[in-house]
Amino acid sequence: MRAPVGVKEEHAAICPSSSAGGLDNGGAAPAVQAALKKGPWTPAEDAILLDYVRKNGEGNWNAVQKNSGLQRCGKSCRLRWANHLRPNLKKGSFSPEEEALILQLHARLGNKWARMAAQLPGRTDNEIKNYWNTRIKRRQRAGLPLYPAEIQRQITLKNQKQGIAMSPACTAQHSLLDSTTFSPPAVALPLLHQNQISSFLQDPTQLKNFLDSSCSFHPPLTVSPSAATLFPNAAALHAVRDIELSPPLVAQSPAYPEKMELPSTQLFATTGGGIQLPPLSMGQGNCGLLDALLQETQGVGELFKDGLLFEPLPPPTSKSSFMDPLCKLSYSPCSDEILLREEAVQKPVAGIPALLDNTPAQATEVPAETVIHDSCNGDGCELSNGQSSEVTSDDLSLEMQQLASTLAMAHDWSFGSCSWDNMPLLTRSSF
DNA sequence: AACTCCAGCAACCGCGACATT
DNA sequence: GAATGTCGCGGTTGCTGGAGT
Repeated sequence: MRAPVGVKEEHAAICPSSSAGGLDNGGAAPAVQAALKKGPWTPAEDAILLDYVRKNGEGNWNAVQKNSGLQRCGKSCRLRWANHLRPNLKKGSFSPEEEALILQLHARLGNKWARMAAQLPGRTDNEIKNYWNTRIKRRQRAGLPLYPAEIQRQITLKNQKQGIAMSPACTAQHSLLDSTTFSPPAVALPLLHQNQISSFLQDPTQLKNFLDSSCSFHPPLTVSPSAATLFPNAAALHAVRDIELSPPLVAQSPAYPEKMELPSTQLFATTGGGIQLPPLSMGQGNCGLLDALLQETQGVGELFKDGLLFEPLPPPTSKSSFMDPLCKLSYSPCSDEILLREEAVQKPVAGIPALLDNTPAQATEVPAETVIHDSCNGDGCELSNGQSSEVTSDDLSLEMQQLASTLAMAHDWSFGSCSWDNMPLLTRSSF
């Protein structure tokens, strides 16, 4: 951040030209509004604001000016505090892990910067927004859209499917699998049952044992973009609780010549490069949760539920490595919601063999208390970084993806090497 | 060395949601 | 229920410094 470049008196102005919705400088604006300064903050102003917040706490920002003599509108004070003065702010460039998370979150949330910031400890919405916007500019300049053509195609597909009476979840699942880009599995894994999956979630070593005894695939596997989007986040929920995976788990063979800019390391979200859960058998009882999730959102949100739009994690930081889950999960049961405690884990680990060789201690970092309450309806579930909070089914899906990512294969990923389509359709159509 | 271009960033603006009166 | 007050979000603007010419 640049240091305030001195006071620019020419910026002095009445702060809120503000808004229809309410005068941000105190609602019914005082008849005589003091001239409030605008422009860069000075260290002296920072000090005043810091001191004020130290004494009075956050909130009631409009009182700052009244009580501290600071010639700044409340809005400006709040922004300054939130973006620069607040403790525990993380400054500097984004780490690869953070970038990965941003990609994931943006793919899932669109331009919901504040929500994204809530999942990036120490980062502000403004920072993330700026980061994203510059990334957009870069990509646009390079002639590259943000999201893979595959995702775009799936959006189209999904749109075409709208209006079909079938459960969206089931429809989407099948429509994806009907897609011509879907390649048959090269490796068949044994049928997984609910209790097995739950066990794997709780103890990756069990997964290792399971794979050792049952699987014939070996990493690295090439990622198929279609694969990368194939398996739903929500399906992970199914996997955890109430499905029977009628077709076997599969690991996708190399089927897509293009490299993805944004690789998928989602176990459940890939048909290549990782283990991919097959289409679920969507019989009665199996679609229930998914349907509930799907009812929660429309448009892209729905696509996410279907697993169509999930920005994969970035390439491994080193050869044969892949991203650790960005978050640890700890689900705590509660009456009507899933409490999720998310802790950023920013340590890349070695490839899946390393994962599978995790010591029990490491293993316990994966949801030690993976108890998923099936009564979560998503509404009112919120997620915030680091703190215990309610979580939406979206969030849960994300976390499941992240969890799943621990099991992904190593990939030969690179950025910017495949064709892209437009992205506004993706982000704008959501929510 | 001077100039231009551009990326990155801080701050502002407009608006909406929610709370309070 | 309406008006008022507060807060927060997302989009946009403008400044700055570095890179390129």
